Parts: sequence; structure tokens; C-alpha cells
Amino acid sequence: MKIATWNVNSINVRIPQLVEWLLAAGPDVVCVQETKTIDENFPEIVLAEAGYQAAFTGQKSYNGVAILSKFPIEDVQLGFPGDDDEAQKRMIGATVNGIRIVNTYVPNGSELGSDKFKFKLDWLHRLRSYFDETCDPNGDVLLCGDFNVGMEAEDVWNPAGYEGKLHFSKPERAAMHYVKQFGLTDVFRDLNGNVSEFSWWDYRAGAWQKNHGLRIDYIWVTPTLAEKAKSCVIDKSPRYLDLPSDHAPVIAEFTI
DNA sequence: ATGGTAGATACTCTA
Repeated sequence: MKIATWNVNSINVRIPQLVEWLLAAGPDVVCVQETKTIDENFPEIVLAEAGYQAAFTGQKSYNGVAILSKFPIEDVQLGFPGDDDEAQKRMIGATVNGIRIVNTYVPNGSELGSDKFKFKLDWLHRLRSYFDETCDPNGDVLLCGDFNVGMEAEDVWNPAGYEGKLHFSKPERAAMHYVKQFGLTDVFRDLNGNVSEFSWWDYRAGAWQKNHGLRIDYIWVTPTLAEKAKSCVIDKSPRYLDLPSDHAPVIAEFTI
């Protein structure tokens, strides 16, 4: 079973690339972030024609997450329990083939010390609470998405320059580590050692051409699922296309 | 060098 995560930066702009990638890569499940559309405009029919059913929760202009799957999508959770209609649409959970999947678009944080930065840290604590309240660390649980945090030096093209900066600051890494301490392990890092590969390159300043990237898109799993992990790769191929997303998909394969 | 580009919306905000 192949499970992928991809921040597409507008699903309606990216739908041709997304469908082409689904047919080429053949993932069983894809967790999508930054759909940037209301549910009425989600391209559900096009995806169904490509063989994927979808669960999604979006809003106008910003955020929005979805789970696409070849298999039935069960027990869907849209946002955190208790979220009202105004809450930012950044989390969707569902069960596929017995695996509990939580797909997140972690807040960017804007700049250290800002209200948005505090929102990011608070949001990550809510995410950990959600795991504590609803997930079993001894079961097959998968957390993935755009975490907007690089966890280790190898995840950042210029770790010295990023020290104390957004995406790599101590409070962000600590908050994300707290989520990980639920009992999750980074599939990419476990299987590939301390390589330095990235999943996101800023559109600006020629970051892609210079490989000035960050690995901020992750697939984290509980130990029972980690034992079944065969491979985890970052597929850079869509990043070479014209009008790409700024993120590349990450895909993990499990013997399940 | 505090820029650069992309997307959605409506002439700016977010990333």
C-alpha cells in the first residue's frame, strides 16, 4: 500500500498535474494540503474518474485539506473536535484499510513572536491532544502533511542560516517534537539515513534552481506501521513542470 | 540585498 502527502498549492490549478501524477505514481492514498477552495468547487468528479474517492474540507482562498483514496474512506474527521465553522481548515482524519490517517496543514507562523506564530504553536499542541484523545500508539496510525517545520539540520539547505528562523526555530521544533513523542517515527529518515533531501523550495529567488529547499513534508507512523514500511521517497518530478506547486510529493510504501 | 514569485480575491493578503 502506497500512501503519499502533497501540498498542491490550489487543487483547481494543479488538478491536471495531480491526475497525471496519480496515474504515473499510482498511490493508494494521497493526503493533499492547500486545496484553497470551498467544498462546492472541489474537483471530486475528475478525481473519481481517475479512480480516487475523496474526503475534503476547504475554505475560500486559504488552507484546505483532502484525503484521496482508491479504497473506502471511513470514520472521517473534519477539523478538530469542537472546531466551529470559522476554524481554519487544516486537518482531516480518516481510516483506510485499517490505518488511521491524520492529514495536516500546519500553520506557517509568519514570523517569530507574532500572533500567527503563537497560533502555530498552539495548533500543534491541539494536534498532540487530538492524538492523545483519539489514537492508539499501539495501533497503525499515520500522521502526514505539510508540517512547516524542519526537524533536523539535514532537513534544511542552510542550517546555520536558518538557526532561530521561521521553519527551524527551537519553539517550532520543540512543538513538533512534542507531537512526535506521542509515539511516531519519521519513515523517510528511518529508511534513508541522514541524507539531505528537500520537499519544498520557495518560488522566489531561484530557490529551486539552487536547491535551496527544506524538508517540511513528512510521513510519521507508529511502530507497528514502521515495521511494515518498505520505502519512502520524495518525488521531485512534478517540481520540474511548468507552473508547479512549490512542494514535491512524498510517498511511502507499506507491506499492507 | 528585507528582495524575489505564485495563488485567490478584488485592488491586498498569505505563503
